[in-house]
Amino acid sequence: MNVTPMRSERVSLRPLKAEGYLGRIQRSLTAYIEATGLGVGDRLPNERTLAAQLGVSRPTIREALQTWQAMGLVETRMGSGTYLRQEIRAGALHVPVTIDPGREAVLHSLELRRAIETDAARLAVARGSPDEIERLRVALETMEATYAAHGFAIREDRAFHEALYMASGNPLYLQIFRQLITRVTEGFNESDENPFVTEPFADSSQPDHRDLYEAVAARDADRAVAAVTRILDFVERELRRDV
Amino acid sequence: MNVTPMRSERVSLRPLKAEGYLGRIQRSLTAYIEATGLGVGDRLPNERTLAAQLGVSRPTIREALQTWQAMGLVETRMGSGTYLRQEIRAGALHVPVTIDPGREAVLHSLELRRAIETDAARLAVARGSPDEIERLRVALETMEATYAAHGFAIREDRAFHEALYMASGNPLYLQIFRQLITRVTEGFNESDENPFVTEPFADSSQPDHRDLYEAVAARDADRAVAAVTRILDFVERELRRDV
DNA sequence: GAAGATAAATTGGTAAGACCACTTGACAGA
DNA sequence: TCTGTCAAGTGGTCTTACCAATTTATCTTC
Repeated sequence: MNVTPMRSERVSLRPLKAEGYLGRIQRSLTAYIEATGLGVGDRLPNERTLAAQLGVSRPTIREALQTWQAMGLVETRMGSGTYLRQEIRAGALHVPVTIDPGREAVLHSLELRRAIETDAARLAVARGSPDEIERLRVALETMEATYAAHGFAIREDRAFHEALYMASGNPLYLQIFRQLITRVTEGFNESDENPFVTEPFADSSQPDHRDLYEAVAARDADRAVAAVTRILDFVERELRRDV
Repeated sequence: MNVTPMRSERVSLRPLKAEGYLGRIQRSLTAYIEATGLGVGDRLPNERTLAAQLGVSRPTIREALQTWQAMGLVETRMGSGTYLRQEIRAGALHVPVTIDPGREAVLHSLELRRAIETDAARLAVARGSPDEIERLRVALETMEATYAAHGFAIREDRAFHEALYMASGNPLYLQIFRQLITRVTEGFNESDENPFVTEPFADSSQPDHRDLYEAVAARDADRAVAAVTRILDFVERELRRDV
């Protein structure tokens, strides 16, 4: 029989995480980055300098930076330096998600995108600020102009969808779109095989994008969701065509 | 003027990723783990052994393991060893997602959970195999039995929802639930402040769980979605009560 | 003989210094 | 003005050593 009082299963002590230097280094680095106002794309001081200033050895610094690199926060380029890839904020939580890449993963990520992007459209309609909707409009017109000029506008299309996610007010959606969906879709065959980066063909979903913007601006949730659905139907057709 | 033909912007060469030792080490380790059949919880050979067998130095091995640790694949315990925390598969893609913890993040993660769990319920209805639905039933009854015996069944509740995600056939949903939502909800205040891990109180959503199972078994999508919605309404009330 | 304290072996954590490979930008030469 | 070369800067790796935490074995003590 178990004589331990039941309550002990409901309230337990959390083990103190025996934080070594790594955690402290990362906090110091975070503070340094926030203090100096380093932004995305900027270069960090070199490893030797960091090691000297923090009073630790270079391997230790390297392990801390290695951790950040694994999280996608920084990017190291040999012979050049270490660069910020994301905004570093104190207390941010970095969670790894594991994916088995392949054709199915691309379709699964599209399923996920449907789920969150339709919800993002609903939320943007419900609580998107005028400022955010204005940014959505700018993104739309930038995309349309680029498409008219060049016949494609991949980057601008992505920016438009990101603007929609931002207008939803849920930063998790933006994170998932940027980190997960994008990477699975376009970056799952990294190394060998085809060395080309091919851009998609003509995009017949341009009118749907405008419709999506107008629906959000008019606070029409159903219309916005319908537009998103049409856009993602197009994306799915494209994917099934060449994957 | 830009004399570069437009086509060059549509097809470009991908930069060869200058893979150093780290990538190769991780591939070798992956192969080793798969060959020896090491599973979750098992201990890896110690760093000195790995370094000697792979013919690299210990700091290099440590950086590779550090990367894996940042991704949550392994856990190192000083003086004890390095242990597997997730199954290591060749070619798996590990994507980090950054979150700003806090009260809002918990609510945002619940929003995300609503989006994917309702979709998961729909998918489970549409394509859940008899075997998967049977596992959902087992999880339900285990949860009900535990709840009747102890008055709470946190772990079993989670297992039930995971069974639903598995039945959806989209492994991404399960990943996001396990890695993202769970961690944000229960583990966002890790170090300081309250050292307690408190378990929630009475769960009035038990009948809704049974309804959810029955709806999935009966292939009734609308009813399943409604049950999920009620369950998550309850979760939201709980969250708003004590967060 | 069993339980607890103590010591030794194992293992991850950190340090210091050196050398190699790659990148970059300045400089000299055409 | 352009091009090729070279040197400085920076990340990548190796070697060796020692420290700290854990685990295990041993020994003492009852």
